Amino acid sequence: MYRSHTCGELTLANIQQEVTLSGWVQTIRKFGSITFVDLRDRYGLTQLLFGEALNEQLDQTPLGREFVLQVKGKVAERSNKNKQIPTGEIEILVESFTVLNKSAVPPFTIQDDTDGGEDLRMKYRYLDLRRNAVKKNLQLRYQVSRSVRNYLHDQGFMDIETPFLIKSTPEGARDFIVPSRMNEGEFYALPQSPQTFKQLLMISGYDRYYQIVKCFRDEDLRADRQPEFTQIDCEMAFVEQEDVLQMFEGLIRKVFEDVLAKQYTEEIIRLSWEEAMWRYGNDKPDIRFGMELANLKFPAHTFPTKPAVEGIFEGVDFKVFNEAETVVAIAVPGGAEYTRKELDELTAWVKRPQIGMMGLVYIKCQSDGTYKSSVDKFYDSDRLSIIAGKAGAVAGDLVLILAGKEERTRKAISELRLEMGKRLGLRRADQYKLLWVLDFPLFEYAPEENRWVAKHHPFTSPKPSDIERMIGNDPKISDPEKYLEHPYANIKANAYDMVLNGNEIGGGSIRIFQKELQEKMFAALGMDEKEQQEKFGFLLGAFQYGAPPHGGLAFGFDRLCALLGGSESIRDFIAFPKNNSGRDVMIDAPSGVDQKQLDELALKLAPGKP
RNA sequence: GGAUCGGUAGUUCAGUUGGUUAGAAUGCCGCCCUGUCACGGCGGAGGUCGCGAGUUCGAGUCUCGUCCGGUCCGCCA
Repeated sequence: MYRSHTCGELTLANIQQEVTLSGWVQTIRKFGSITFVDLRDRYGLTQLLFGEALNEQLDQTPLGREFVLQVKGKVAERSNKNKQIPTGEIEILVESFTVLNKSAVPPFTIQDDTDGGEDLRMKYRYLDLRRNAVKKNLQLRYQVSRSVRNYLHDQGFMDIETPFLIKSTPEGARDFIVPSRMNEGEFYALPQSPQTFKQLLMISGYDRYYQIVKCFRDEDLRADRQPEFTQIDCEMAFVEQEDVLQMFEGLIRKVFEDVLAKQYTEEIIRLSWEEAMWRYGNDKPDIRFGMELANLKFPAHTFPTKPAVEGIFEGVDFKVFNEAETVVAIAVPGGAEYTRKELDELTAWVKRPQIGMMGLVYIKCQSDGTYKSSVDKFYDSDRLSIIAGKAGAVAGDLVLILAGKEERTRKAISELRLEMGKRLGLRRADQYKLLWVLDFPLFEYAPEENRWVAKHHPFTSPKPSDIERMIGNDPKISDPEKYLEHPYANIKANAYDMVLNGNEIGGGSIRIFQKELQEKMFAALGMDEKEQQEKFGFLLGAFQYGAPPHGGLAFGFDRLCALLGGSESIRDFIAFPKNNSGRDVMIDAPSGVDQKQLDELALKLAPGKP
């Protein structure tokens, strides 16, 4: 028997008991004839006391950090207690010990405040995983997973596995491909998501399906993106959008309760995509704080339901605003005190290539009711007052205005809003604000190919009221200049995203379940009949045999865990993550393969490649 | 594909205008210490300044190239 107890469970209640513990040496503190050792395992830390009698054995078999140690001894009350840890009131008076395994000196300290950098810790991930900070994250991940499974099980969902070796499909992200030895010259693809399989399960009658499942996308990475990541993938038959929204509001509330021990009782508000873009410039707005956009000028076709703002800039010869497609502002609370230097810094911030603005216009709404602005030689006090008023600024606030092409400017003001929110401490990590974003456009225009691409994916159904427009019109874009006037430009999707604190944590749609509509969709994406049959014949075929109406969604599991854990980085919540270049630096993958393996697969590397 | 920041001791970092023997903290090793828990004290070892070229009397420092890593844009739901 290696242990009678774990290192996290002994307390004053166990005084005088003979116990056996096994674990890793966290620290050694030596005091001449006595030695303290903190022994660590997954469950906690227990202090061991080696008395004088063991000194000779300690000299013969010295201990070091991360040695695997087994001790037998008696639980005793400490004379000096440590209230920081659960076992801090006791220690083990060691009677005998065995070194079960030695350890090399680890390359970084295995402590909460480790001295190791990210890269090194990735290389020795198995050591990093011993640290509390990482362990806590994996425990949280497990809690989320258990909570999700419990909820979905209670709601009658069935966990059904779907294959990883599937068929490469056009549209969406790049596939990872896997050569087939038995089918020379042919390739499997790893799924970007189990999308078509879950739809087929609906057709098969498994009307509530879920899976916590790996997905693979061969795209460039970011801090919060991995080439393989995990989704909570769900699908339901005989549902409308409202049914899906309610089901998964229930799920997220359950997860909050189980994992954070917090009731999320607030209403989960719903914004249309157009409204989100209008008010926040972003389809995944952070609504923990206000600072909503003031749209001073905008192209009418982008926001067909919004009335034009009349006459703000009329009669003044300020080219920047007059020639801009879009002028949009935010009011920064208390910002009137900003110094010239700080405003210059903000200007430099929006001019960075990643933001790409030409400049930044400001209006200080000073406490004495006057205005000070970078454009006050163009606009008099009355004008400035009107602009500040549109932005909702009061005395003491700072109005920041960006102008330029619609898409870029809206994106920039959204970034600026988030940045100012961050600087003012309005994006509190302990505050959670959920919302749904609905009614996304079904299509986006791809100028390089002069065709439509699906904004969500090609299986997303249009809003019922738009089906006729989709069926009844030719998707072909005859004049690329006027793609916005094409009937397809305004078709809305029956799609929804769940957003938490400015992050898309889940998204889905009501699917197309009629063969004709699906064919029309594929055609709109530029697939001829032959290609449709080749790529999606199985799905079109299945639609012929009684496909029920269905829809669903998928949550980004890694990101959800990271947000609930109050972290920016999903890597912290994955046991063995990959770095920015998609490498596993621990096992050093990917790597080359033997010529023999290539031969078996009938593969030949392009000349010049390693 | 692009922008940008970084690479100096096992580790995290500092290193001035180009100047003599490249520092600190921590870790490691040795000695001392009976109540520590970030133990303490004394001593010691530890460096191809990512790599390659160039400028210079002289390069960690300047230039060019290259490799690796971080962050972001494009891309990606």
